[in-house]
Amino acid sequence: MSTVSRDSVREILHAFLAGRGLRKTAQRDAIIEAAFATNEHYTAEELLTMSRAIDTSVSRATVYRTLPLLVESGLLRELDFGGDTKIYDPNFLEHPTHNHLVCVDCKKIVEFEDPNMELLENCITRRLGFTPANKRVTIEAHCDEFQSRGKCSKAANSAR
Amino acid sequence: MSTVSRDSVREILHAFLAGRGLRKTAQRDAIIEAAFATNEHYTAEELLTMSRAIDTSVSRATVYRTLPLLVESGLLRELDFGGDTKIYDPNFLEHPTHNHLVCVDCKKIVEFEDPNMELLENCITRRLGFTPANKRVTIEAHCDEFQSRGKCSKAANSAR
DNA sequence: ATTCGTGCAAAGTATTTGCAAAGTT
DNA sequence: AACTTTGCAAATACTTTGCACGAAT
Repeated sequence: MSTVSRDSVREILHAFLAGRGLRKTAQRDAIIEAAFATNEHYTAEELLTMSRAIDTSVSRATVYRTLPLLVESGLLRELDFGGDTKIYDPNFLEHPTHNHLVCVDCKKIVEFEDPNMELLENCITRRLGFTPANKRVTIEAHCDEFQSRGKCSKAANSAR
Repeated sequence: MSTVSRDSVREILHAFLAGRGLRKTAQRDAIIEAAFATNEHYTAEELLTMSRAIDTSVSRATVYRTLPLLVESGLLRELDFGGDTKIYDPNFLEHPTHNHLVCVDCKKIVEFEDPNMELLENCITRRLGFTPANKRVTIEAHCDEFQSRGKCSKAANSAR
């Protein structure tokens, strides 16, 4: 489903693990498998469910312990839209600079990429005497469809 | 200390409370007083401490119950830089469109404003079929000073 | 008088951690 | 054999909530 194959994801992670003297385990593989089987965002709990569908032996603790590894290796991005739970975005390998728009009305999350934004952020950062590392833009907005019809045709994304 | 006086802040909040049939209380006033006595960011717990310096009777629960009111009334902005605790920014009245740069090395938070950013965000939002509501840009970056000297002269901001 | 707000302490909830057993290299 | 990883359940830590009393309108 993704242009970056799951195999290459696994290779990247294995390289990352190896470089840190960490080990390859069945549970971690199941979690990776689950984490990149979708383009949707998900919570830790949802990832646990998805991982268990692949390997019943995956525990909540392991998911919570593996998520930071995936984030540090750059495969997964942690997002925080203000809810109680962090949500994870598996689409950064394909679209490393994408940002998010969250519909205030229907909670739908729209991903977008914009080179001008990218450029502008870099300029601002340098002007302030810094070197860019991570940039996050989150736009909350009302969808016009909701405004006129009182309802969105787009289903709300499950990710809180 | 701020160009927007604390009195006008109190007026805005009282209007907000009145419009909702909510009451004016000594504790809420103390919390407001504390909340806008500084331009620094703070956590709920820090606001509790500051409020108690003004009125000993302020309880933690009241702070936690008042914060959402301040946020909804538009006086205060809730920020989330990924830590465990939310942090609050009292500078949005004076600079409604400002954004944040967080130094990865020294944790310092730099506020910045940029009209081009503002413009670009609006364009992108409209192009996607939405009407802008809230926009947040967070840039994580390395400060050049840290890079060259291994240390920042700027003290790390206390806000996590 | 009525309704709202408060403090306290208990509850809630996402996440983290200690430990002994099991797995990996 | 040495060291990492796991699952379980207990522990954390921030925030929320129930309740009875007190305060504001």
